[in-house]
Amino acid sequence: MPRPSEHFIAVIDLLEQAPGPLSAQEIHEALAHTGIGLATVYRLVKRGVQTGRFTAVEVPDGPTHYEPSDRPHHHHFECTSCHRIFDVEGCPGHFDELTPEGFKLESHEVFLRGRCSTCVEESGA
Amino acid sequence: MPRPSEHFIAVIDLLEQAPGPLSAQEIHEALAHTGIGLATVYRLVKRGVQTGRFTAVEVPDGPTHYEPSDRPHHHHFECTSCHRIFDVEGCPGHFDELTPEGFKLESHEVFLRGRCSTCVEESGA
DNA sequence: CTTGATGTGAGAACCGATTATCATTCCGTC
DNA sequence: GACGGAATGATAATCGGTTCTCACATCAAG
Repeated sequence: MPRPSEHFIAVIDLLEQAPGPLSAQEIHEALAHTGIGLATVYRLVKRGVQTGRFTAVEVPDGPTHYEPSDRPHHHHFECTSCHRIFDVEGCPGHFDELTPEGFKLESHEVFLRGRCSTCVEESGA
Repeated sequence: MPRPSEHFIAVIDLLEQAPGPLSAQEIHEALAHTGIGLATVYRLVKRGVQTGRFTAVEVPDGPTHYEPSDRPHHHHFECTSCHRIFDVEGCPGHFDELTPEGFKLESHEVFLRGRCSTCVEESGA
């Protein structure tokens, strides 16, 4: 069984390497070989968010995902087949122009949806 | 007590007039004076979605909202204060340019977040 | 080794959203 | 005004996600 803080390091490393934000479930499964419990995963991601190390990504119709906070501004792509979420670089911008009169824009999110490269190939491209 | 299909018409009218998609809870509250039950609201919106009359709008970290299907392409603005959701016209477009190599883009969503005009005024603009 | 503070895994409990159940009400038809 | 099928409201049940509980393991310090 791993030492105390070892779990936390494992979660940090996992999120750093991941191609996009991961849910608690996904983290749990990815680290299953370490014997980490689901409750511990929730404890660690919560701690990570509270200390500013992780950012919580709220996904439409899905559980909260987590990613390292030190990523530059970006958005997300959700595969409709495997339901994994990938980071996408860049941003279309100009959202102020869409904002209705009298409204104050504070932030924005863009969600792309479709097939990731793996699932495109599988389903006979 | 209203006649059978009267409820459905009331929901349709409500969604038509609303400035943005509404949740089942919001519909229930808005039509409280008619005595409609929450279960009936869920039944009617489900029927509306199945028959193509309504579109389900999945909101990050919130319940499903519903809007008439016949609206032109648009996006949404969520007020961080009153949590209501408003339609916003227009679309920044050019999302293919953001899509990673090998990925197949099928759809996109844009969520703006901030203060609606009502809440901007209240909080001493 | 003992102690105490903290971390941990398993599972129970909780929560908001949604669906199922069921007795009742409504409506059109006879 | 009795009958049958569909709609309804209240509430229980369910569901996925998350948090809580608790007995146990771990570690650092004495």
